Amino acid sequence: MNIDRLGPPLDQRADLSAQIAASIRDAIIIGALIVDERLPSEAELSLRFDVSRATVREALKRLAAQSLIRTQRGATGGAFVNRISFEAAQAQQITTSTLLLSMNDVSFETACEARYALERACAPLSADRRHLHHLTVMRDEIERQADAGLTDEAFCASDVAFHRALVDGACNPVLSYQLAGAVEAMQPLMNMITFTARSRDAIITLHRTIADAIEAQDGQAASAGLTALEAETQTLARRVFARRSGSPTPL
Amino acid sequence: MNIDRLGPPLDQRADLSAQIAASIRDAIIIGALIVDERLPSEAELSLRFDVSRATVREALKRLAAQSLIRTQRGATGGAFVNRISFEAAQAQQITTSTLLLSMNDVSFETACEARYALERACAPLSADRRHLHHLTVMRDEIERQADAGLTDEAFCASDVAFHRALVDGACNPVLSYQLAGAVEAMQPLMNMITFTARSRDAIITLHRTIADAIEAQDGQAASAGLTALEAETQTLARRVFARRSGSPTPL
DNA sequence: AAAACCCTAATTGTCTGACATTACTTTTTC
DNA sequence: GAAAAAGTAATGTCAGACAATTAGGGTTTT
Repeated sequence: MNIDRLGPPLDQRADLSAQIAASIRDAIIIGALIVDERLPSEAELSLRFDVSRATVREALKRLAAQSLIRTQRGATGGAFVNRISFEAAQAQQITTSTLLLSMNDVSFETACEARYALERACAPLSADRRHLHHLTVMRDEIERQADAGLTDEAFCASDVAFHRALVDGACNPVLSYQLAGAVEAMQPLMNMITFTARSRDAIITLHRTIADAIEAQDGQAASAGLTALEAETQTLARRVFARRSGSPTPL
Repeated sequence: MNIDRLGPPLDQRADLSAQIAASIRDAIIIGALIVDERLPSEAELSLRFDVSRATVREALKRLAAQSLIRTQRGATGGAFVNRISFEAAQAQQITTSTLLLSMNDVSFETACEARYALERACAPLSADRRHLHHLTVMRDEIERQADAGLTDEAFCASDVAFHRALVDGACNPVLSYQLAGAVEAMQPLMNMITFTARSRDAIITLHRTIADAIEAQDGQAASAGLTALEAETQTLARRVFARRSGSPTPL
């Protein structure tokens, strides 16, 4: 790797690892370092940047945390530019989205609205293109949700699985990736809700409506089902939160 | 901080920094460490986890790379749990999305479809709630786009600004955050397109249609405009990539 | 009494040198 | 020729040191 491809010289004697990480990150983003290319060894980078190996390592760990590089030990090892997979990107996005919601006092209403708006965007595509296994997953999850012995957490998890199958039915990996954050990040908020047998029934009925619409390739009906489900969820949440603020409730 | 809040003991003598980072990350996610809480000092963490300070530092740098913590020097300094801001989350999401698209041979068609599907999801909300300044930005950007002296890059940048104003009009920060990745990550792909005066005119006309619909609070018309704009963009891209067909087109 | 100054302690940031571990390559041995 | 052994280069970890920064307390000065 050419030294010219590693950005401007480092001026300040502080935050060196951040500067070095930014330098390498930029090189990756602009394409000066291509996928699977091996970076210089830590020893060589420490010479190039004129810092200690410890500092270089801190910079590399920053990049590794963002899945930008991977490292391998051994004689032919080193740090390699990572091809960011949809899976890794999704995992990061879910973590970030979840923390964002939990730390910023985002109302249930706002998050829920965003989620269903985005899902409605997928519905027509999913109705068009869904494969058999998407329908199968949706049906299976509905089946599971009907089990009265399910805990609220398990019910929510199944709900997420149902909706992910709906989104994946659009057969657009970019869409699936973007939606993963919105859908999964809602789960902790949904877990705050106690689902009565009655509200579960309402949700399951709407899930059936949506699955039927997707199977019948009726995107408009699927969207309508999602709208109804959003309304149901919002009502449910309002009731739960109202009850909690009215009387001191144990967790 | 209680040692019990830092996860299971570390077994393997490799990837220690990753394990420690995961341990602390989990503590933050489940809420055992709250925003602005100070982590134990590096020296104390190295005792708790029974590793060297260098290893602890590598773990902390991983967390810092994800904006999960910030550090401060000095007597009362240390590492503090960061409140993830929408801005920081957006920046990360844009970086990840951009790299994801450039590294994974995602077709222009797929990315474009995802983007416009998501934008259509925002259109009805934006039509309902947009404020004056959203409309102003949209109009201003359309004005700018009409300047024939604009480079293709500047035209694309203005296009992004227009669409972000449209999305922000929905007044839902979660939606804005999710969409930022989809819209901005497209920019490098859009930059591969040469915009003739004629194609610019077509785009600007559609932008006007959309802005008019948003101003008139007609969500359906705005959606229709977006659909037309998507078709126009796809046609444009197909033409450009077909002309370049000498070599198999990446992206 | 208030302000300016200095000193100290705590903490992160960096450096150095060493050893352990890993995995590929080369050489040796059978 | 195949298996075993040695060599080698890289990351992973450790220990100890010093520099830089910052808050707080104590002292002196005004």
